[in-house]
Amino acid sequence: MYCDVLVTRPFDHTFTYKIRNDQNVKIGSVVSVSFGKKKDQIGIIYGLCGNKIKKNNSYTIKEIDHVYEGVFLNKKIIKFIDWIAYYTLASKGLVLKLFLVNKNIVSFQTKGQEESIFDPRPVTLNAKQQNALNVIEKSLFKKISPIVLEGVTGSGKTEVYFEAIEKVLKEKKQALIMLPEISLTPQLESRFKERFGFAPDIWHSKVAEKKRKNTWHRCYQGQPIIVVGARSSLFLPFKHLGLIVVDEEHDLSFKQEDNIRYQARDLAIVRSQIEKFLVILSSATPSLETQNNIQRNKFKHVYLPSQFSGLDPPEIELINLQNEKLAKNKWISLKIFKQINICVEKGEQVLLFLNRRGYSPLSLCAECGYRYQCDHCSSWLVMHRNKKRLLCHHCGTIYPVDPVCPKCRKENSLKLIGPGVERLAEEIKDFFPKYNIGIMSSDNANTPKKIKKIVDDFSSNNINILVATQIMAKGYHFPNLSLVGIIDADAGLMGGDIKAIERTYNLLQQVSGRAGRSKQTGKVLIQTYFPNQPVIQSIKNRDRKKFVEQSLLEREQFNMPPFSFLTAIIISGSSKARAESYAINLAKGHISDDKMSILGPVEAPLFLLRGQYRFRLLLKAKSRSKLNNFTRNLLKNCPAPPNLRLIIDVDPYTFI
DNA sequence: AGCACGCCGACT
DNA sequence: GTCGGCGTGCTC
Repeated sequence: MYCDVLVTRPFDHTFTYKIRNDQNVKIGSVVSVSFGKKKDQIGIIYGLCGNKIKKNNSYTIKEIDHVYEGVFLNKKIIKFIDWIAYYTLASKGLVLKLFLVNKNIVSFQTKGQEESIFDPRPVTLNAKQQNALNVIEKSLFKKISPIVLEGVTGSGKTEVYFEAIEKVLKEKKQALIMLPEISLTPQLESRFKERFGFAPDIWHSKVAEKKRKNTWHRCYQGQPIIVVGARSSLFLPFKHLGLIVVDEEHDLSFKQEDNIRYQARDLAIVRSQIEKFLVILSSATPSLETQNNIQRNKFKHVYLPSQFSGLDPPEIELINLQNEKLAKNKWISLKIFKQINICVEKGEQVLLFLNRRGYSPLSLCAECGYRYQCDHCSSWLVMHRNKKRLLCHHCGTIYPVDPVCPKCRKENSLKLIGPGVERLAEEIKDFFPKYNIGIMSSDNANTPKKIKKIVDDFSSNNINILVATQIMAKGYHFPNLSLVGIIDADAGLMGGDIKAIERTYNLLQQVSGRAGRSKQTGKVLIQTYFPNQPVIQSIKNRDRKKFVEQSLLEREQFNMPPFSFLTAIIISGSSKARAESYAINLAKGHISDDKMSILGPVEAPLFLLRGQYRFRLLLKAKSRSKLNNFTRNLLKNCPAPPNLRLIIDVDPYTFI
C-alpha cells in the first residue's frame, strides 16, 4: 500500500511512501518518515494511492517509519491548510508546519482528561451590552458572517464577549481569543480568571514547551478549553471550536511579516467559514477593510457607546509648529512646557509621546558631513546614549561610539540630529529637575517584568513625566494621567505605504485616549506642521466616521484595496546585479493582460538589508483568484535561481 | 527548510 | 597541515 505524504518542508507536492502491513493510517494521519538526510521528518498522509503506482527509476520509495497513533488532522483542517496555501502562495508543506509546529509537540502523550473548575461569577450587563450580546447569541454555532463589536476602551467589550464565551463553555465547546501582542496576555488572563474562576490556556512562542504540548493536545482532544493567544494560536488543532474573538481587530500585528506572510484575522474568518462557527472582531477603531465589509453587509456590526464616567472627554488642542517656533535643538513648544508645569504642580501626571527610540535618529560628522550608516543595511545608525552606542534599527548591529570620524579622522566632531525619546527626556529634565522623568520604549521595556515595573511606577506616581514610544499605547491604564503631549504628529504620515495614514490615526487616537481616564478631565496637545491635514483634523474633532468615509473614498478613487488586490514580490540577494536582472526578467516575462498591472521593479526603500540587495515588484488586479493564478504562472515561467530569495507578500501592508 | 558536501581562506 | 566560512544541490 502506497500513500502521498505532505512533509513540513517548502514543497507544494507530496512524496510517495510505502505503508507497512502493521501500520494503520488514514488521510490526515500524522507520520514520521526519513526524508533526504533527515531521519524523523514529520508530515501527514495527504492521499492514499492503493497497491500500484507508476514505476519511477529516479528514486526509491521508502517506508513510513512511524504513525502517531490517534493524532490526525481532520478534513476541515486539511481544507484550511489548502486554502491558506492557495491564498498566500506559500507551499502547502510550510503551511502544514504552522499546524504541526514540531516533533516534540506532536509526539507528546497526555495523561487523561483535565477538567477545569468552572466557577463563573455572575455579571450584570447594561442595556447596550445586553443588546450586543443578544445579537451575538443569535449567531453562535452557525456558519454566519463575523460580528464587529465596536466600542472605545472602557465601553465593556470584554464583558460582552466573556458572556459569549460562557455560552460556548456551557455547550462544552472550545473558544479562542486572539490578541495582537503577547504583552497583552497577562492582563486578559487575570480578567478571565476573575470572571470564570479558572485560567485560560496561553499560547504564544514564549510559553514553555511543556505547557504548549499540553494545550495542543487538549485542543486536539476536543476538551472544553479557552485559549488566549497570539497569531499562531489560529493553527491549533481545535476539535470543537465554537468561537474566535479577534481582539483589537485593527491591529497591524495580526499581519505576520516574516516567514510565511499571512493576516491572522482574515484567516480566522476563513477557518470560521469552513468549521461553521462565529468570529467576533472587537475594536475601538475597526480597520478600513472591516468598515468596508460592514458597509457592504458582509459583516454584522454592534456598537457600544462609552459608559458615563462623569468626566468630559479630554480637550484636544493643535499646536501649529509653523507659528510656534521651536528653539534650536529643542522639540517641545512653550505651550506644552506651560501645561506640563501646571499639571505637575497639581501633582498630576504627564505623558509625552514620540514614536522614535534612542537619543537621535541621525549622526553625522560636523567637519566632513559623513553620515553614520549601517554596514549591512541602507539605514542611518541611531544614537542610544543611555547604552553609549550606535544601533541599526533594522538588523540590530551594535556599533561603538568612536570619538574619531571614520572618514576625515577629526576628533569629537559627532553631531546628533533630531530627537528620540531619550533626548526628549533630557530636554524635560533640564526644566523640571525635581520631578521624576521616565522613559518607555522597546529598549527598556523589553520583557513583561520590565513593562510591569514601568507601568506600576507610573500608576503609583513614582514617575511624574513619562516619555514613551508606541509601546505604551496598548491597553495600559494610568489613572492619574491628565496631560498627553504628542511631539510629532506628522511623523507617521511620511512613510507613504498603504497603511501609514490609518496607522497614524489609530496611534494618535489611542495615545490621546490615555488622558483623563478616571479622576480629572484630561488635556491633549498635538504638535504638527500641518494642522489642516485631514487626519489631524479628524483627530482634533474626534470624527472617526468622517475619516473612515474619506479614506475609503480615496481608496476607491485610486483603485486601492479593499477595492482592488495587491501582491508584492520582494527579490533579494547578495549580488545586486543578479537580483536586479532577475527582477527585470520577471516583470517583462508575462503575457500582457489589461486586467493585471505590474509595477516595478524598483529598489526597495530599504535597498540593502542584512547584506541583501532588495528589489520590489507590485502586482495589482481586480480579482484575487486572477491575481494569484497570474502570480503562479509568472513564477513558473521564470523561476528564481537558487542564489536569490523571493518573498511573496499577498495583501502587503508595508512597502519596505 | 534542513542537511551535507565541497571548495576556499586563515589559523594553532 | 585542518578548522570553518557559506554557496550549491537534493529531498519519495
